[in-house]
Amino acid sequence: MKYYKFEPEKPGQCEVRLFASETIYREIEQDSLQQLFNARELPGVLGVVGLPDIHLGYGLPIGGVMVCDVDKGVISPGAVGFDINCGVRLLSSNLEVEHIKEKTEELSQVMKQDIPAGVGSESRQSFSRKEFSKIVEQGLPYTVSELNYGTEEDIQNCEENGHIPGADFSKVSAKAYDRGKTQLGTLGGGNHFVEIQKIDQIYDSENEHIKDINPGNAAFMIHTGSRGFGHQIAQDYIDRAKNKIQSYAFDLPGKNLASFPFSSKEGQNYFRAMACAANFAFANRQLLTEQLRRTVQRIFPEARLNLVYDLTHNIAKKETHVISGSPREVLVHRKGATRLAKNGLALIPGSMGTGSFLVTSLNSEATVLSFESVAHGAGRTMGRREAKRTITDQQHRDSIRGIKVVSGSNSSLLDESPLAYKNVDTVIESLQKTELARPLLRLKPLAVLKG
DNA sequence: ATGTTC
Repeated sequence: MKYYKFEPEKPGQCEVRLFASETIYREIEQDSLQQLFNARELPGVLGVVGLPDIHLGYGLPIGGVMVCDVDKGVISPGAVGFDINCGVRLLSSNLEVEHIKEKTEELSQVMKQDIPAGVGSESRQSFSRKEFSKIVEQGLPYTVSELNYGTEEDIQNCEENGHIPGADFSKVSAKAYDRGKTQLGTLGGGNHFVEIQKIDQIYDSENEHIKDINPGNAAFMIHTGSRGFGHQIAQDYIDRAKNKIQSYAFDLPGKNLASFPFSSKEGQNYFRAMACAANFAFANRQLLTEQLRRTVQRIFPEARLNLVYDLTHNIAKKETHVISGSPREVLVHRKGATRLAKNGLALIPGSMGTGSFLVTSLNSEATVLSFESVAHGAGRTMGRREAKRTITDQQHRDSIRGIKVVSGSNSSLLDESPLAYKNVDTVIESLQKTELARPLLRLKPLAVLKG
């Protein structure tokens, strides 16, 4: 099997596993590898994994997985990150690109009108405090079945059925609620988007999970998270972890990996608040989906958009994995990392000008050793600031030619240029070489609404 | 990522 293994340096320490091609491995910054080594210094860490889209993050690198013992291990708000349950969903459609092509421009303008986008964007609908608390505690089963946003099929095609158990709204600060109450059904900024895509290539038409997906049809991809609500929850508990660290019996490896013992009161409080943010994000993507369905139907009344899958890539979850040969319940932190769905599928979005992929698990030994994780996207090669400083407007325009880009904000989008990201093809190649996943569909962007 | 260096 082909992965980079870094043996334990102390007794009881776990190995670090890096799943990357040699080409990608040579490009990885030493600092992001160091973040993986820092992670295994924490108590009760049973596994640390890097994926081919790895780059420097806050505490844990983006493209990083940290697995902890549920009794003796920790939970780290920094290892989940600021955008709790940032995630991606793919919707297939019955629209043929050839048929809708001349109206792509019109459709993207209508999307811009209908979908609140950009930092600070606010919901068009409002929810009572009681409704809000049920949305964040119960996720999609409440949002879909009680508030009538979408279908039972939407719930079934969502990771964890759109509900992280254990969510407790009383563990969420008033400030987080205040920021979040007007943000359900909004896209946000940064790398968040709604994209119109073409099913460009099918690699395995026999696969049962894509038998209803036709080449040449349009698809829609939504990428967003828990907005200011999750950001505030992350900030609240990161501050608390940093303040509390001296009272715990472990040293802090890298200041931003501040953690609570998972079994402690504080650790449980963070888990319960984080679960609220996760459920918020599932509901957010669901509300955006329902809006998008109405928006597309304004132009194409016959349009039907079906959820292929919704997956999160910033979260800590209780899952069962095989550790040293036997299955047990563990706490898995994934930052910029995706868990393969039960049916084996995963989504790998590219940057704004490049293709995205639907992949499927290779069900290999590597799948077990990665804790069923794959990359979450292309992965940055440049930080936001560096991108804005070094990429010119002309270079950026050239890199996205042929794709209609509309934006909810006035920012330059240079920090989201394809030139600031790895080529997604090299990430897919790495997933294949390391026996984690193979591509099923390639999705080509036609138009994108950015935040 | 983010009421974008609260």
